Amino acid sequence: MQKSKGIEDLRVYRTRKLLQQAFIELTEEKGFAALTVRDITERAMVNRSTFYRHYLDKYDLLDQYLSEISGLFDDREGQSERSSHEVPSTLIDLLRHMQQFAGFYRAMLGAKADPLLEQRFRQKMEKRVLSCADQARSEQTSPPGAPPINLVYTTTAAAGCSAIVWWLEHDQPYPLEHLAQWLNQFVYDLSGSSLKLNG
Amino acid sequence: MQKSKGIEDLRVYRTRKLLQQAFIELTEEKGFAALTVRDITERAMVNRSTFYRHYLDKYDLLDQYLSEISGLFDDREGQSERSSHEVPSTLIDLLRHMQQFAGFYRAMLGAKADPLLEQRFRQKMEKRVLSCADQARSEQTSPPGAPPINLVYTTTAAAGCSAIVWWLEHDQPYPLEHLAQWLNQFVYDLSGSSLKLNG
Amino acid sequence: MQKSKGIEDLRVYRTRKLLQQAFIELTEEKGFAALTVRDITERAMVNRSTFYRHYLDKYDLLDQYLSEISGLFDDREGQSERSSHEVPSTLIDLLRHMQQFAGFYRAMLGAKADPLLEQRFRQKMEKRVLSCADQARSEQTSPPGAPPINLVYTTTAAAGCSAIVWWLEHDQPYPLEHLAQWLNQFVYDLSGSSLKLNG
Amino acid sequence: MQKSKGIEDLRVYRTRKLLQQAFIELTEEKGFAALTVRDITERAMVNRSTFYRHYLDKYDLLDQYLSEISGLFDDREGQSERSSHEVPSTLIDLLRHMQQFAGFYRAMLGAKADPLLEQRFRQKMEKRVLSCADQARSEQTSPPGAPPINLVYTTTAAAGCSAIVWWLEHDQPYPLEHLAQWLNQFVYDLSGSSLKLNG
DNA sequence: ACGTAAGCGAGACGGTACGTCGCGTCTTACC
DNA sequence: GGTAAGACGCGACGTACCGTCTCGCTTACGT
Repeated sequence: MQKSKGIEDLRVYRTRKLLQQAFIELTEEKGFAALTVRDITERAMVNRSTFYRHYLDKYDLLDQYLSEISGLFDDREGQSERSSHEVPSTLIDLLRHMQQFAGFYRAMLGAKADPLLEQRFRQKMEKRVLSCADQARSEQTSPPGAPPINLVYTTTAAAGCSAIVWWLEHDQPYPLEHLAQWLNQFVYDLSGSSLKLNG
Repeated sequence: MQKSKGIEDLRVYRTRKLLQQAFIELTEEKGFAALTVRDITERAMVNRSTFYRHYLDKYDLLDQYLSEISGLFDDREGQSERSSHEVPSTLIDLLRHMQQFAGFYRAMLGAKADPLLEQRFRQKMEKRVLSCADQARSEQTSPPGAPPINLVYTTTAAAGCSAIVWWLEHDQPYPLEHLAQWLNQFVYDLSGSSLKLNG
Repeated sequence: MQKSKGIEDLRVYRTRKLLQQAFIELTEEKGFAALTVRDITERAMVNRSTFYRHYLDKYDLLDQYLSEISGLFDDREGQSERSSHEVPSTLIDLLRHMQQFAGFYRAMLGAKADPLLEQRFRQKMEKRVLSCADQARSEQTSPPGAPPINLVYTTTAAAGCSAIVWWLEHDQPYPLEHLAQWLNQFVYDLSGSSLKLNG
Repeated sequence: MQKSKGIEDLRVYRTRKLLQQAFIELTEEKGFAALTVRDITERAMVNRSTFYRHYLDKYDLLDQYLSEISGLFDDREGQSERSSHEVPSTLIDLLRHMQQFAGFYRAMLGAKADPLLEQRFRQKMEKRVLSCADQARSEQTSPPGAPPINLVYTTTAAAGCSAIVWWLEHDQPYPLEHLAQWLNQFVYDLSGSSLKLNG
C-alpha cells in the first residue's frame, strides 16, 4: 500500500516530466500548432511510441498539464469582504504564476496559439477574473437598456485576458502590481457599463 | 475592350468562386482547422490540383478571401464630427456585414477557429473598432497612473471582438443596433479607464 | 494548286522543324526517357499545346522522325553480285549517316535509350544488316545440329548493332571503313556457326 | 541467438517478399515501364507508404532484386581446364535459372523492358558469358587488322544475350542444352573473328 | 537481493493529406 | 487556319505525421 496511486513508477514519472518539459519548451519555440509528436519525443529523448503510452495526443498532453496547474486559477479567498477597488491578492498570485511561466503562456495565448486551447484557457481565466467582478457588481444595480449580464461577463473576461497577453507579449513592461490595478479597473469600468453606480 | 485585365477568364472566376463558396460552407460546418484541401475541392467539384493553381494552401485561400472583404472594415466616414456617444454608421455597416455572413464569422472566430486567423481577423477589427475609440479619447486627457495607451487599445479591441462573437454565437439575440450601442459604450468606458473626463 | 500537299504551310514547317531539332538536342543531352513535352517545347520556343497539334506525344515525334530518315536503312543495291567478304557500299552509307547524327543515335541506342525505340530501331537495322548476311549464307549449306536460321538472324543483328553502338559510344575510335569491315566479318562468322563452309 | 541480424523481422521479410512477387508478376503482365508503385502495392496488398520504407522507387526494387539473384551469374567454376568447345556447366545453370523465371526475364529484356535495366542486366550477363570466351581466346593469338578486343567482348555479349532473349520470347522452342551449345559456338566464332586459330 | 512484471526502445505497418509534376484536352484571342 | 496562352481534369509521385501494433531488453519494485 505504500505505492498508493500518485506515487508512480519512477520511470513513468521521469518520462512524463521529460515529455512535459520538452512540450513546454517547444511550445514556446514554435507554437503549439506547429508541434508534432515526433518533435516532442525527440526533444525529450523518449521513443515516440512511449508518448502514446501516456497521452492520446498532444492535446491530451496539454490537457493534463493544464489540469496540473489549474489550481492556481482558483480564488481561494472565498467571499472575503473587500472594497471593489482593492486588488484581490489571488489576482496577484495568478499573475505571478503566469509571469513565472511567461514563455509558455505567451505561446499558449499569443500569436502562435491554438484556438481550442486558447479558448479553454480563456474560460479558466474567465471564471477567475470574474470573481473579482462579482465584488464590483454586487454594489451596483442594473439600469434599463443595459447589456445582458452574460455579455458583460464575456466581454470583461476577454478584456482581462487580452490585457494579460499584451503584458506577456511585451515582456512585462510594467510592474505586476500596476497591471493588477489596471485589470481591476477594467473590470470595474465594464461592470459600470451595465450598472448604475450606487449612491 | 471589355476584356482588359482584371476581368479574368470566366473559368478562373468560376473556379475561384466555387472554391471560396465550398470553403466558407465547410468552415461553418467543421471549422477551419479540420478542413483539408480535398474536402474543399470535392465540395467545389473541382480537381484537387486545380486548387493549387489558385492558392498555395487553405491559409492562402482564407487570406485572399479576407482581402476581398476587408474593405468592409474600413471606416469610410473619415473624421466627421460626432459626439462620442453617438454610434457611427460604419459600425452598423460592419455588424450588418458580419450578420450576413454570420456562419463564416462564427466559424472564424469561435470555438473551432484557427488562432492565426483569429488574430489576423482581430487585428483588422481592432483598427476598425478603435477608430471609434479615437473619438472618445480625443475628448479626454490622461491622468497620472493610467495604463499605457497601447494596452487600452488592445484591451478595448478584445472586448469589442468578444462582444461581437458572443452576439454571433448566441444567434444575435438582440437587435444589431443595441449591440452597436453597447459596443460604443464599452469603448467609451474603457477609454475612461485611462482618461479623465473633460470638464 | 501552288500549295500542293508536301509544300506545307511555312508556319507548320517551321514549328515541326523547331520541335524536331529541340527533340534531337534534348535526346542527346538527357536521353529520351527523361524528356518531357514541356522540355521540348521550351527548347523549341513553341507553345506546349502546339506540340499536340503535330504529334500525339514524344513517341509519335520520334516515330515520325525515324520515318523521315528510314530511307537510309534501305539497301538500294538490290541483289547485285558481290563476294561475301566485300563490304557493301550501302553499309558504308548507313554508318556515315549514323556518324553524322552520332549524338542522336548514341542517345537512341545507348545507356539512356528507351527500350521500345531501341527495339524498333534495332529491327530496322536488323533487316539492313542481314541483307549482307544473305550474301554470306547463300554460299553455304546448313549442317545437322545447327541453330535455327531465325536465331542466327537475330543474333547476328544484335551483334552488328552492338558493335555500332560500341563504336558510337567510344567516339568512333576507328575509321568507319574498319568498322564496316569488322561488321562484315561478324556477319560472316556467325552465319558460319550454323553453316558448313562450302568446299 | 537465432535472431542475430540478417534474420530480419518476419514482417519485413513478408512485406518485401510480397512486394517482390507483385513486382515480378506485374512486370510480366504489363512491363516494367508501365508499372506504378500503386500497382505494385495494391497487388501485394501492402500500403503504398510501406513500399517507400523499403525501396526508394521501383528502380530500387528492381536493383535489390537483381542483387539478390546476381549470384547466379557468377561462374563458380573458376578457371578449371576445359576445352573451348565444351559447354561450361555454369552456363547451363544460368539458363536454367532464366528458364525458371522466364516471364520475368522476358519482361526485363524484351519488348516492354526499360533500357536502363536492360543494360544493367546485359552487363551482368556480359561478364558471365565472356568468362567462356576467355577460354576460347586464350588458345588463340590476335592477327593484324583484327577488331579491338573490347569490341569483340561487347559484340559477343550482345549476341549471347540476344540469343537467350530470342529463346525466351519464342517460349524455349529448343532444349536448354542445345541453346547452350549454340551460345558456346557463337562465342567461339566471334572470338575467331579477331583471332587466328592456333596451329 | 533478486526475480519479475512494468516500462521502454526500436521500428514495421496502414492510413491520410500534403504539394508537385507531367500528361493530354480544351477554350479564347490574336494574326 | 496556325499559334500563344493557359485553365483544367487526371493521376502518380515522394514525404510527413498520425496512431496502432509487436517484440525483446532493462530496470525499478516488492517480497
